[in-house]
Amino acid sequence: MSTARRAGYRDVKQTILTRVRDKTWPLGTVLPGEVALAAEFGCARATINRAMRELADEGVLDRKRRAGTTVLASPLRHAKVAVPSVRAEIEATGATYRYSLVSRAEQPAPDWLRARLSLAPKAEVVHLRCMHYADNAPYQFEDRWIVLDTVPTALNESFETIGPNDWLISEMPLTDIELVFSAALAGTDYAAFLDVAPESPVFQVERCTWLNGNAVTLARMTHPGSHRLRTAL
Amino acid sequence: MSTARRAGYRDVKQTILTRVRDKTWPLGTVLPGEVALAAEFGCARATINRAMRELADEGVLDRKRRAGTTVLASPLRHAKVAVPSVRAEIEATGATYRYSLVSRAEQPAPDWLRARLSLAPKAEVVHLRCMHYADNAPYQFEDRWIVLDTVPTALNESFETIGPNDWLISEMPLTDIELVFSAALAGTDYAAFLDVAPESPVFQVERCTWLNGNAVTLARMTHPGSHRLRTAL
DNA sequence: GAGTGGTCTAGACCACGGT
DNA sequence: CCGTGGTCTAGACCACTCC
Repeated sequence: MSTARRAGYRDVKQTILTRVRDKTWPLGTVLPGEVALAAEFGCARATINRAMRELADEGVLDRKRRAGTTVLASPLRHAKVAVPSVRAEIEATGATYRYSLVSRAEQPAPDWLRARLSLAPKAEVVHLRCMHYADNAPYQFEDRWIVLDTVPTALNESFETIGPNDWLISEMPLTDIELVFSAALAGTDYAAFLDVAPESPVFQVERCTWLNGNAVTLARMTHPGSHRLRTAL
Repeated sequence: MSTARRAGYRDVKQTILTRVRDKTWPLGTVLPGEVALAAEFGCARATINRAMRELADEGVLDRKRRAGTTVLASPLRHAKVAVPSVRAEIEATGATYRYSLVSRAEQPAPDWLRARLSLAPKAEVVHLRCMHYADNAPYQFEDRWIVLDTVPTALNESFETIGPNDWLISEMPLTDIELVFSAALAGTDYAAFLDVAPESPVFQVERCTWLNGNAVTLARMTHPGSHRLRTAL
């Protein structure tokens, strides 16, 4: 007798995935409807629904009312990148975290920043420059702009003892995150802070966060070229 | 009377999220059980379940049997990085894609690769070096190793007209992807291929893919320093 | 052992969007 | 229009884990 008692949504997912992979259902195929599959698998429609919905979330299938469920032509895969606070990132490795504020200024948002974050013409920001150390070795130089229209309380914070990242996490909710990765040369600015040669490479991450469509902050984080950023499992 | 007819799982999610953000339920709080919330929201337990399950998937809550649902202490956020084929990536910008094979060799896996991919002692691989162009400008240099134990058919493919990425997508299913981002200097090797100065920075992505725990391939992709990698929405 | 989340069911109504 | 997926319900049983 078969070992399977009854088809659960995991079984259904696996079977569908197999049929997609072995071309039983080639790219672009319109799958049978939920009722038909429920009959085939001998389970409720809700079970089929959950299986197909998750596969759609994972980018394998495309679902449309009336049109039905199709196998996606481009099996677009995604990998997740964790967005932790620098502190957590460093402490997770077992190293000791140290923070240091380099400068703090309140100023009108420069044009490039206004354009980047879609800010109002006369938007004000707090501009911070900070250093993060792991076991006293330079780990990250942070250039950060906080939008005062969205985060007015940033005016009253000196950021001398707490990093803007940790402060924002405890202070502000956020709805969207956008990251941009790139490589650059250290140059004299970063070289001094990161304790590397000016002609050495640096790894940069620009992190932009939003709350319901309003820009909260933009951070440009620069690491020594030896830095590696891995995707989360 | 209220405009809401009844609480849907989206409403429930939103309300829970609000209570977490405004500290009605501070970090670490154990939320009421599903039955209690179902009573409060006047909906079925399944509706509450879906709302909380999705919030757990998004990293806001932590759910454990018997222990209940708690507000996660570290609001770990994630951003998604798309993993397209180079071809799709380039063609999506409207540019013309061109592929060129630089070299192809069948060889025993070098030690570092065996260690990296947990390969058997005498594992054989196909090592490819290729170039990808966007509108005839160098876009990416690709160093790729394909594990023959997992993908034996790679032996019969010359890769002269089709890139390893496109070929693998159509040929092999895969279950896991791991990415590592870093910055480096072009050096003489990459400089020639990417048409940049040897002392200029390059952006590197190492992509490692697996099929049920067996390594399929490792690709080290190098872009000119001007390259930008954005997270998907 | 008992309580919590995990999953399934059978049936229902609704909303969208091709035809 | 009307079929397909989207969502909800009320009830049920199960699995895990803390006490």
